[in-house]
Amino acid sequence: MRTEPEPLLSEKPSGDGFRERVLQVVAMIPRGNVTTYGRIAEWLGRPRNARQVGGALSRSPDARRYPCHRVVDRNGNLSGGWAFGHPDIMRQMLLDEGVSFLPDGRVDLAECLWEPEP
DNA sequence: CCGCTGACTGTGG
DNA sequence: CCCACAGCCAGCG
Repeated sequence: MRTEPEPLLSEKPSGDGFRERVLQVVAMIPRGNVTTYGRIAEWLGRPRNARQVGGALSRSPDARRYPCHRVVDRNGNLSGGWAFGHPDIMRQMLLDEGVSFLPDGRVDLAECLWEPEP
């Protein structure tokens, strides 16, 4: 039998490995909680890179292996919803985990926000 | 090397 | 509260 070749698309340490670190943080988000792009960026020491966090989730082929549906914007909106086919999919995944929503459809951050600790 | 894009955010009206 | 604008900066063609 031969060994299965690793997918060429696997994550490469680019530069300081920003994208990789993003996924590492995402992996830490507890079930039933969410965090924001900005918080992840800040925790990585790059408070101005919230947008790049979104880009990392969007482009990394490995993103599918992480609970990236637990990342929302600063107001609790599911800004990445369409990456799951339809925002309802992402919302349902969160509901299944016990994440609470406000009447207006945003995640209840006061209740479910998780903040990484140094 | 250059210009455009975007799963963001803060500010101001 | 909603909207428009302007910084932000890593990827990608």
